[in-house]
Amino acid sequence: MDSLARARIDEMRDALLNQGISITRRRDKMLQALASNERHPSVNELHAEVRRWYPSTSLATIYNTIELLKDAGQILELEFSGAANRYDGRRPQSHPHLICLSCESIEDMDSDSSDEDNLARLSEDTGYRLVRQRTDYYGICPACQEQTAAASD
Amino acid sequence: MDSLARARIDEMRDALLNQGISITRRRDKMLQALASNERHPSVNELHAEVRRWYPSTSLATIYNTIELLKDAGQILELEFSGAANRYDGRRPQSHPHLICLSCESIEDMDSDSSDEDNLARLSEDTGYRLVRQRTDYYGICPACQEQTAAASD
DNA sequence: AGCTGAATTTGGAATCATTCCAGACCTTCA
DNA sequence: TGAAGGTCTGGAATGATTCCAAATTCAGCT
Repeated sequence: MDSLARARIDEMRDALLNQGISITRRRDKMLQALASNERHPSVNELHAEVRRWYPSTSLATIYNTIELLKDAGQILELEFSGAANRYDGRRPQSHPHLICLSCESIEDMDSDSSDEDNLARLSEDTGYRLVRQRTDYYGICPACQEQTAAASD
Repeated sequence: MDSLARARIDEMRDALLNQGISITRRRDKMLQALASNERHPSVNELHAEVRRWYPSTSLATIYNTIELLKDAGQILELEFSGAANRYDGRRPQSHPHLICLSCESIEDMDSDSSDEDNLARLSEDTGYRLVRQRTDYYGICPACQEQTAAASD
């Protein structure tokens, strides 16, 4: 487990405790899964992971814990209509992603300008009270491009 | 009907015809609805509109026509997981939106930098073959802010 | 006008992610 | 040991979207 993961687990734990929410064993496993998984897991992937330790865990518990983390501002939810939502527990602040339309991989991007400043400035400009933003780029990742090239030989 | 709407109807019509897709009466009404509706309608709203003229129109036809327009690059789909998708037929190129979390209104924003250039540059940088982007800002719109303020008097 | 094949449309069933809920299960503390 | 409160389960409910077979419409032709 990398140091970011360790730091994030502590942050998430503290954030929940601050709201009077206890860290049960299942919740703890889920924090670990979220903090260490860089692939932006879906609910099913998280469910499978927690089940490795607590096989009786139900899907509802996963959804429930995600709700708690969203309310605590400790998780980023990437919504999709045709497919399952994906979650980023490693960087809960708004930031851009690269999304592959072929293999559905999701990668973090660095953002040049701070998204926080961005929101503040745009709130001024627009009169909206902005709380988050979503910036994602859709395309074909390098690996999938190679596969297509190879297949057409 | 404004001039943008008229222009868009022609563009969408031509794009479909170019792909050998005929403009039936229902499809024509749907193009009109898309071109003149600035609220980023949902499938249900479009369905209701087309039904005013052709009451037997089924939901499947609306979904089907949206699919055709997506393939022709003539419509922008804003995906949501909890609620119905919303559509922008007036500006089919990627551009940012302001989304109100309270009343679910969606407004177009001007983007300072051309999103086309943006995609080209980022394709270079990342190795992805990028085809579109999504940039949306979530918050509370001015109207909803006022309502909240009034309610708490 | 009638015929034919192809495209379009209908309506209902199927799918699937997510939400809801009542009952079962823990944990803590007296 | 028992009561209270939060937590968890499993299954049902919801709702958007997709799928599909049958019905309808349409264009081109005679």
